[in-house]
Amino acid sequence: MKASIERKPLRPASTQALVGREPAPESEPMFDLIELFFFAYRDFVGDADRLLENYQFGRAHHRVLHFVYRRPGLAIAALLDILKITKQSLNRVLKQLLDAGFVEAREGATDRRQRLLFPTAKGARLAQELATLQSERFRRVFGELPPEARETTVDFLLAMVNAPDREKVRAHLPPRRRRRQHTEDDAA
Amino acid sequence: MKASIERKPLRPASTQALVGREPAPESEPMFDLIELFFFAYRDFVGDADRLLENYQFGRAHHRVLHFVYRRPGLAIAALLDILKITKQSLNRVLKQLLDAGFVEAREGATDRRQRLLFPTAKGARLAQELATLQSERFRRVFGELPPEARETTVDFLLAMVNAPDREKVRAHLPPRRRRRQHTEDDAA
DNA sequence: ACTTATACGTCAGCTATATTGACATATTTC
DNA sequence: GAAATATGTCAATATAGCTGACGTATAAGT
Repeated sequence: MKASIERKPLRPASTQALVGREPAPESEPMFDLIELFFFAYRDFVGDADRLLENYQFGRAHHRVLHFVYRRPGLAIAALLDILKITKQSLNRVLKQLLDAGFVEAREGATDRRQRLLFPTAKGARLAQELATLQSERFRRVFGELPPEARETTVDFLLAMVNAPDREKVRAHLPPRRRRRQHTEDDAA
Repeated sequence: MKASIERKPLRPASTQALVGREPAPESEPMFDLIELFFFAYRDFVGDADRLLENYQFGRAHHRVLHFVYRRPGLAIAALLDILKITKQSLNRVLKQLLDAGFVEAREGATDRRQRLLFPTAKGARLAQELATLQSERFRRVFGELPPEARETTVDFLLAMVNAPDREKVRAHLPPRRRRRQHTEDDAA
């Protein structure tokens, strides 16, 4: 044994915190939401992770395949912008997906420098399988919650996205059934 | 240029998808939610990431510090169970937090094998700063949504957590104000 | 008291995902 | 023709995780 993690000085110690917890004003950090978001996301991606193992793929592959499936004909630059990673990072993962025949690249019709990405039949199948698996969790969840919950959740998640990307994301959402809501602009 | 990513065979290609999109039955994958969850979480953790850079810490440090702050007196095994990582993975990160004086370990009072973790004053400050930053995003979001949205969101996120952990997580939530809701059991 | 189980730490080596920086090549645009 | 753009690639590095094996202190079971 050596450095910092050791059994030596250590005051006897009680279970009491070093930091007291106050009654909590309204501007307090929202620890509950922070933790819930962490746990929820951890378990959400965990579903897919297990399935991906059968293909020797990781989360990075999943993300690429997902967006290629959802936005067929996506160019590299657009994909990089979505994933917010560098092209070098993308390259390894994309190459594996291409080699394994889950994605294919075609020369851009108007701009021949571009390499447009499409899922193959095999890739589409896996993308669907993954999405179905993750959707099962959503379906269970919304089955347990009141019917408005789904719409509220979409609103919540969308609002969580940074403004610059929000509209791009909204554009890929399914059209929304105009519903009676809380909005004041109903009168307009 | 070499392997898979090349400019050679490639049929001319149109922008059209290989995979058709059907009118969508009710059992369709919920792509909208899947993507929204991804984007929302990506931007949510991005806030903290930027702050962490000033300390030469990463997300892993953030998670450890957060849970040590929230559950002062946490034992190693309990922390591992929360994070779902191995002790070897935790070790490097925890050692750095101990060495840098953000967390301290004390010998367990009843079981002296245990090493109970506490935030130092400095660690508590950083944990609060990070939580405050992330809470600002939540506060903006719920400011834009109807008042019930927060409660619905908590319900949604909690339901997303795997059942085995759900109760443990709920136990750390602030007590909930009994509110008039949609529930049918009101009559009871 | 002896044995076994538990809680933790550590060494070594490995993988996946990401980064920065520099440079190459094809194609489009000005 | 020159410059900008879209992409690929090489090399080095960082972070966060993993498995496997082993060590040590303490607690619990018999």
